[in-house]
Amino acid sequence: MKIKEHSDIFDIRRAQLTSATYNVVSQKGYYNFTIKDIAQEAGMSTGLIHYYFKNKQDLLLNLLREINRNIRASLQQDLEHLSDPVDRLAAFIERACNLVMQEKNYFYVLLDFWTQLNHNERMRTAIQKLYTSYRDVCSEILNEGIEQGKFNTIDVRYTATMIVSMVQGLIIQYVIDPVAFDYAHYAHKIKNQIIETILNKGGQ
Amino acid sequence: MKIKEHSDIFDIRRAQLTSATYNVVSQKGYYNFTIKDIAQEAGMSTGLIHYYFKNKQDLLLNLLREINRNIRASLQQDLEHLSDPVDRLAAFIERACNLVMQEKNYFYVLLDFWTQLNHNERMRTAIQKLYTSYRDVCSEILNEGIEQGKFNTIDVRYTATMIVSMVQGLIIQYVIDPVAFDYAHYAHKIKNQIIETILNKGGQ
Amino acid sequence: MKIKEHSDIFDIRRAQLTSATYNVVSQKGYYNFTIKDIAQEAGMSTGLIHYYFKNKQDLLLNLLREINRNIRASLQQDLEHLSDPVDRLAAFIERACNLVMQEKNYFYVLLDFWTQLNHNERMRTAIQKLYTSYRDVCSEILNEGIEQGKFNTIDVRYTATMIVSMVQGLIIQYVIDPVAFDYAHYAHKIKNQIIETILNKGGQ
Amino acid sequence: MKIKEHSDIFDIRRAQLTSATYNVVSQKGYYNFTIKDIAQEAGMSTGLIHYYFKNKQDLLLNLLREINRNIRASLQQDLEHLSDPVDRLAAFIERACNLVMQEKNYFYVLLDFWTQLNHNERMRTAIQKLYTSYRDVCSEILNEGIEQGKFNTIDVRYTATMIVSMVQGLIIQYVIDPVAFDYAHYAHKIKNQIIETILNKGGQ
DNA sequence: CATGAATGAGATTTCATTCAT
DNA sequence: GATGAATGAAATCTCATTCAT
Repeated sequence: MKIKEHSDIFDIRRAQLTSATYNVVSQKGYYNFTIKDIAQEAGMSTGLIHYYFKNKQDLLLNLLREINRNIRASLQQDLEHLSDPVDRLAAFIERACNLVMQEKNYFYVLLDFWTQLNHNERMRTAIQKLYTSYRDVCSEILNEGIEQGKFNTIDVRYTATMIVSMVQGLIIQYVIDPVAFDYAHYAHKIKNQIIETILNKGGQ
Repeated sequence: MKIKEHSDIFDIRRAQLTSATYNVVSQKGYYNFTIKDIAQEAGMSTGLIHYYFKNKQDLLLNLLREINRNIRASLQQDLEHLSDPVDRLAAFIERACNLVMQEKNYFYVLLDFWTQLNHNERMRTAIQKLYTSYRDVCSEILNEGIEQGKFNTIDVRYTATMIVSMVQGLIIQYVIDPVAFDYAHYAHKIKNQIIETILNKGGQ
Repeated sequence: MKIKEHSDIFDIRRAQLTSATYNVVSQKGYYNFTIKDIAQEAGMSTGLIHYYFKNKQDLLLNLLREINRNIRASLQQDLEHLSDPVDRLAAFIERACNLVMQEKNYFYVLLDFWTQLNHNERMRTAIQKLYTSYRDVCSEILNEGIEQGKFNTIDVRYTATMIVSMVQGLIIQYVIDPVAFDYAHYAHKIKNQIIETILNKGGQ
Repeated sequence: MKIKEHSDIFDIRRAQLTSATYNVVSQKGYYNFTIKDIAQEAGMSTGLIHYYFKNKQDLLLNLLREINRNIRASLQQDLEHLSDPVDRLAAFIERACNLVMQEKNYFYVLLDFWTQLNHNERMRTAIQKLYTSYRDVCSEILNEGIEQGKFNTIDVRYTATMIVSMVQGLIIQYVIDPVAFDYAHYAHKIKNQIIETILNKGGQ
C-alpha cells in the first residue's frame, strides 16, 4: 500500500519532470537550459529534481527514452488496425512524415540528442533502437507483402533501409529549410512512388 | 609587402584556429569543448584566440562556413571533369556517400551544428545554403540529362530532393548505427537504383 | 510565515551585501574592487552574490540608492522636530556639512558614483534625485521663512541652489584637501553668513 | 642636435598621446577605455604608447597635469590684462563658470580623476594643486581690492574659499543635472552677488 | 623608432549539485 | 518529501604589457 502510493507519486513526479524537460528543451535547446528552468516549468524546487533524477544526464536520458516510447507506440497504434500490407506500408510512411508537421519540436529535440551519439553510450543505444525499430517494422510489412504476393520479391533489408532513408532524408531537409520545397506534397509523392515501385503488378 | 605579410599571418592563424576547432569539436563535441582546448590544440594562449576571433560563436560560425566551403569545393572538383550527365549524377551520389566514410567526423560535426538551427540565425543560413546547394547541383545535372534525352522527363526539383533525401537518409542511419547494415554496399546500390530509375531507356 | 521567512533572509542578505559593498568600495575604490572582495568582506561565496544581485552593476546601483535613502532619511530626521524656519535652515546646513566629517567615506563613494553620470542612465537618475531633493528641501524651508516674515523676499530657487552650492563646494574642497583650511570653522561661518544674509531684520 | 631632435619628437608624441587620451577618456570614461583605444585615436600602435609612457597610470597622470596647466594658463591669460580688482574678480568667476559650458568634458574628466584621491598619491597632489591655485589667485585679487580700498575688509582666505565653493558647487549641480536650473543665469547672478557683497560702498 | 602578435593573469558570471531545515 | 540558499568549480572574455622583428 505504502509502497504503491510512494511508487505512484514517484512515477507521477518523474513523468511531470520528463514532460517539463521536453517543453524546456524544445524552447531553449538541449544545451541552453538549466535545472532551474525545469524546476520553474514543473513548478518545483531545484532540489527536488535531484531527488527524482540522479542528475541532468539522467533526466535527459529518460526524456529520450520517453520520446522513443511515444514514437513507437504511436506508430504501432496506427498500424495495428490495418491488415493489408499495402495499407500498412502507406500508413507507415504517412505517419513518419506527418509527425514532423504535427509536432516539429519532436524532431528538433531528437536532433539535439544525436549530438550525444559519440559521447554517451546509453543515449547512442537508445537512438539506435529507434532506427532499428523503424527498419524492423518496415521490413516486417515488406515481408508480409511479399508473402501475400502483393509486393515484388525484393531485398527486404535494403528496401526497408531505403524507405527509412527517403522519409528521414526528406524530414531533415524540411527541418533545415521549411520553405525550400512543398513538404506535404513531396511527402505524399514519395509515399506513392515507393508503393508504386514495389507493388507487384503482375501479381495475382 | 607589409600589408601582405600581416594579412598572411592573420589568415594563417585563423586557418590554424579553425582547424584546431574542427579537431577539438570532433573529439569533444560541440558543447563540451572550451576555448582552452582550442588553445592547447593550436599551441597558443587563450587570449590569442580572442585576438583572431571575436568570441566562441564567431569561431564556430567560421568553422561551419569552412566546412561548407570544403564540401562544395570537393563536390565541384569531382564533377567538373565529367561531362556526361549520367556520369555526373553517379559521381554526385558516390561523392556524397563516400565523404562520410573517408571522414566520419565531418558529419558528426555537422550534426552538432544542426542543433543551432533554432537558435542561431547565421548558422541556420549557412546550413540551409549547403542543402540548397546540394539540390541545385543535382537539379542541374538532371536538367542536362533531360535536355540530352538521356533521362526521363521527370519533376526535376522533386527528384533532386529525393536523391538528396536518399543519400542523406542513408548517411544518417549509418552515422547513428555503423554496423546496422553494409553501408558501402547499400550506397552502391542506391546509386545504381537511382540512375536505373531515371534513365531513358527508350531514348536514342 | 513561510514567505515572510524567505523574505527576511532575502532582505538580510541583500543588506549584508550592500553594506559589504560599501565597505569594500570605501577602501578599494569603485573601480578597483572585485566580486571576490565583496564575497570575502561578507563572508560568502562569490556565487551567492549573483544569487542576490543580478550582477555587479545591480549591486552598485543598489548601494547608491541605499546611500541616497540614508542621507535623505537622516536629513529629514534632523529637521522634523524643528519648526522655526531659521532653526531648520541652520540644521539643514549643519547636517550637510557634518556628514562628511562623521563619515568621510560617504562622500568618497559618492564621488565614485559621479563618474557614472555619463555612462549609466539609472545611476544618473539616482544622483540627480539626491540633489533635486537637497534643493527642494531647502526651498521649502526658505518658503516657510518668507511666509512667516522671517526671511527676506528672495528668489527661492536661486537661493536654495546657492546654499547647496556653498555647502557642496566647501565639502568638495575639504575632501580634496582636508588640511587646506579649517573646515569645521568655515562650515560654521557659512551657516551664520547664509542665515545673516537672508534674515529679515526689519521684520517683526 | 640629435638630442634636440629626439627631444622634439619625444615631446610631440607625448603631446599627441595626451591629447588622444583626453579625447578617449571624454568619450569612454576614465575606467572604460583601453590602451588600444588610445592607440587608435592617436593613430599609433599599442606598443609605442609604452615607449613614451611607462604605463597607463603614467599616461593618465600626465593628462591630469596637462589639464591643470591648461586651466591655470587660461585663467591667468584672462586675468593678466585686467588691473582693476573688481574686474579681475568678475573675470575670475566668469571664467570658471564658463569653462564648463564651453567644454563640458573638461569637468567630466576631472570628476573621474577625483576618484583617485584616495588611491593615488601623485594624482591627489595634482588635484590639490589646482584647487590651491584657485584659492590663491582669488585671495590675491581680494587682497589687492582691499589694499585699494575697493573691497570691504574681509577674511580673505575664508572669502576666497567661499567664492570657490559657490562656483564649484554650482558647476557640480549643473554637471549632475544640466536642466535642473538656468545655469547661465545663475552663474551671472552669483558673480554679481559676490561682488555686491564684498564691494566697499562706503569706500572712496 | 615602430609594430602588433602574443601572453597570461584576472575578472565576471553561470549553474549543477548539495544539504540544513 | 520538499525547499531554496549556498557552494565552488569552471568557462568566457578582457587587456596591460612585453618583445621579436
